[in-house]
Amino acid sequence: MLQYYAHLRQSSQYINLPTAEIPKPGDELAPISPELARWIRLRAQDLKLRQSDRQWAVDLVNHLRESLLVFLKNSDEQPYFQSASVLSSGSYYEMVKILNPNEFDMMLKLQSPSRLKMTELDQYHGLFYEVALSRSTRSHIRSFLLDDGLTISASKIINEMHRLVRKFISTYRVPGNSWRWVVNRKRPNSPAVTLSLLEVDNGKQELLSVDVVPALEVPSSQGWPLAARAGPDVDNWLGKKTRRSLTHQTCFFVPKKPPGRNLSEAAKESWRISFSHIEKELIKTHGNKRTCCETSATKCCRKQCFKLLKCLIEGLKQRYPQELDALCSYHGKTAFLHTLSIRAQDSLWTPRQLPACFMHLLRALEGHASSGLLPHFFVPTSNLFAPPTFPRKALVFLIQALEEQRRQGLPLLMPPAPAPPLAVHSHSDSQPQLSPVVQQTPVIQYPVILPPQVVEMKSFEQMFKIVALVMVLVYVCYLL
DNA sequence: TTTTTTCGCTAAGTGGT
DNA sequence: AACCACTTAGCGAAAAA
Repeated sequence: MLQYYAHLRQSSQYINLPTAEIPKPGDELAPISPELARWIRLRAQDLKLRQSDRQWAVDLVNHLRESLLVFLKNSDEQPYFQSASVLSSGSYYEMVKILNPNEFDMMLKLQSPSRLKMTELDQYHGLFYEVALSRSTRSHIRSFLLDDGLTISASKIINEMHRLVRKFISTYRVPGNSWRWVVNRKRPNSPAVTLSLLEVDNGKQELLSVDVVPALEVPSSQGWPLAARAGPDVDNWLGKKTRRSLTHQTCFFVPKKPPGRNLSEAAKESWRISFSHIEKELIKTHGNKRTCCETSATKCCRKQCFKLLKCLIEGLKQRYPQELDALCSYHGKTAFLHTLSIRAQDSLWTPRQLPACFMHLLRALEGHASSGLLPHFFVPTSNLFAPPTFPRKALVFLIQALEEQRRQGLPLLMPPAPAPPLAVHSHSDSQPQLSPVVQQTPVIQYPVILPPQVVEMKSFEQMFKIVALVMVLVYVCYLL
């Protein structure tokens, strides 16, 4: 870690140096216009989930989860998955999901019968591993081993997971029978089996999606791999004691190949290390003092800043889908965690300072992009902005896009316009006027998931179908 | 002993003053 | 705008089967 930051310090473009983090009151507030600050506050308010949407989504997702667990437990043909349990992860369960509760993540914990031999794949700096049992076993995991009887096959696990979920879904019925889950086509580099919730009759629009990711749990007797021992750098932020309690927890491996073609034999069966459960805990216990966010007097704006950054990243990805294909929410999360660990004091994150804090976070991401250095928070030797994962071209584009956003008053952060018909009606009172700068800029259309009954009433597609049907009928009558 | 149910705590959204 | 009481969801620990 130390030598890592020494490296970063040499880069003059890298603005977010630890040494530059001595708080200077007022320093950050200066460049933000009151109008932009107002906008940022309003947008942060807007991003939170509505309880009515949550209620509907959570019932469906929880029912799905419980039913899947029961199915796996009773699935005699695949005993290895019988003991699996769920660890909810991802932004919904970190309480940083924005706009709509429409994406859920669950890790399906799979236990390892013995200690694991974790071999770093060359060239990937501790993010991707070959994972093998340290001794042969009679456990049910043995149907997922390669010919050597030790190495655990990532592709066998993900394929079986996919098969099991498909089998489960073939008999599963959503309570109420108005919707159905479909299993998405397997994506070659994804560790997840993705389920989409569709309406039964008008099955085009995805209402919810759930990612199920098998996750191999490293036995707790075994520490983290060497590359992860250097991170996470939270001593100044959360204290040495908390760091110890974090690093004593287990870590996981998810079946994911490194990017690119012509992979070596080992890389084809490789696993990526995962700290989703620790990330969740970090975001939950984000305060420098234990009292952070306990009362209204000690509230902070850290999560709000992160939500705003997520919103901007999603906006950028929608505006420039090809150019920023490599960009993902994990880049935002990583930049956020680094910023929290450097800018540790609770007093720097009071709700009053929300606009300034968000701009600081945005500058931090810009800094990481400019320097081309975004170390994985737990595996600092792995740079998330390094090619081939993040091509040079995309990085240059990102730097320009971020700078442009900041100069133009964050047009992509602002609510989409024109808003969908219903949203205009229900929000017209609270919707702020667009600033001139924003109006000039092409504004993206966010996918808006409306509650099901609203979709039924308002589905243009359905109306379109009806109109088409009527036209066909008229034509038939004319022929007769 | 093991599994299931209940309980208490926390975070966050809601609506009223 | 700020505060308050109230509700819901998630989660781990305690209690019960």
